[in-house]
Amino acid sequence: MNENNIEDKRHLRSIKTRQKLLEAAREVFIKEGFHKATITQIIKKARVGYGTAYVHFEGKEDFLVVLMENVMEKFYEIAEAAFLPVSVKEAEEMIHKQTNEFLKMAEDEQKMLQVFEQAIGISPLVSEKWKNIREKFIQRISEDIAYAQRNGLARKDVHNELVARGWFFTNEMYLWEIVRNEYEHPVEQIAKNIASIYIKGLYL
Amino acid sequence: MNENNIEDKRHLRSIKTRQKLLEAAREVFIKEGFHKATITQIIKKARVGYGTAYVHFEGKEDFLVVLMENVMEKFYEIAEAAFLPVSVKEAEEMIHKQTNEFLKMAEDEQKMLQVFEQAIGISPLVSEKWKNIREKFIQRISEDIAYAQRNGLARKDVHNELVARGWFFTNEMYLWEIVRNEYEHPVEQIAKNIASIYIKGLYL
DNA sequence: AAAGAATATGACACAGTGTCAATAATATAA
DNA sequence: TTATATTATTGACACTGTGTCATATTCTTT
Repeated sequence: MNENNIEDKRHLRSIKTRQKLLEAAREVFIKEGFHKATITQIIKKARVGYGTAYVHFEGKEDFLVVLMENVMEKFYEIAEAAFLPVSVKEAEEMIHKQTNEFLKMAEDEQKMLQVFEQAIGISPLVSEKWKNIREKFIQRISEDIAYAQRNGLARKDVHNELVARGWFFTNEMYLWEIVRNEYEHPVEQIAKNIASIYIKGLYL
Repeated sequence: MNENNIEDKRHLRSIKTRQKLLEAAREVFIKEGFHKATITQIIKKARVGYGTAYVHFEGKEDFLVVLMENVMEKFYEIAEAAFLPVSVKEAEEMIHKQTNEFLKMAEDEQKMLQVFEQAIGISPLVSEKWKNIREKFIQRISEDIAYAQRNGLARKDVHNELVARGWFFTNEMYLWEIVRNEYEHPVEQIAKNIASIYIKGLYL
């Protein structure tokens, strides 16, 4: 038979095992948090042998990195949304919408993001992942600001990248607050307030 | 002799041991980072027995919490600075100054803050400590905004606490960037840009 | 100097990690 | 079908780190 046959029973079993492990890892991470979660808990839940975990993944970190790929995709989608307003009013709407979507994500993916936040402090690998997301957003926002500046919509006396960074940081920290359940205000209201300051501060 | 005698040799020795442990812990944390640092490394550097560490501290977390007290103090000082401007211009100066001081702290205490950042993800105790600092700042900024709103210096159509939080978040994240050496711009320039947006966005 | 109190110590039990030689399951060739 | 090769799984093992506790040491008091 051909080498990459999907019919290959061995290969199929391997894929299933991997899947079982991933699902178990997800549950254990969410229940225990990244730091307290152990390989033993994961393999027991997946009903496989200890060594098997290390056949499919390099360690605890690797489990999480793979699990996050999914969530990462969603972030990238938001970051990549087109942004070419022709008026301040339009810019306002777009910014408000993007902020809203970004913060909604915190609610949707709360559990996994909780785990992710913990892991950022511990694992350089995970930390790098998050940095990628952040830089993607910041780069995107920087470009948007530069565009608005060129078109006479925004102030030109500020450094676009520095402002973009600052603006994203506000968004990011609110994201973590929501993830931690440390906020008392609806996402909608948060978005409205922070976007309002940003827009009046930057746009003409 | 009286019970709290400073002359008591035992008590003196105990204090010295504790001090040796703290200094050793500081060095080990800075060299290895919080996660990689071990009690064994600390007691070897301090030249005391293993169990001694547990006589004076409850564990790795406790070492760091005590070491941070010092740094925390400095943050509180900045947060507590009086802020009662009579004009927008004056507000501008004050905000700019406070931002600058806050970010300078990142440079001054970079090493310990690096350790602290790691530990925040791992230890609830340390995390709580940082949350205290954050809330102190936010409360203070909220009051400042409310004051400015009452005196007709700032917009009244925004929620003071939500804005304060957002503004502090920008500052905080820049602090961490500086701590991680991930910034290319001088502190002064960062402060100028972010404060500029904030002021134009909020003040009249 | 002997009893008593405070401090320091390291061996021990326990928990988790990552590796690897052995075993089981499946595929291919004879 | 049987023998052989390939791939996947497994858990015992060596290691590293933690926190505890009975014992030893050092100092104080009587």
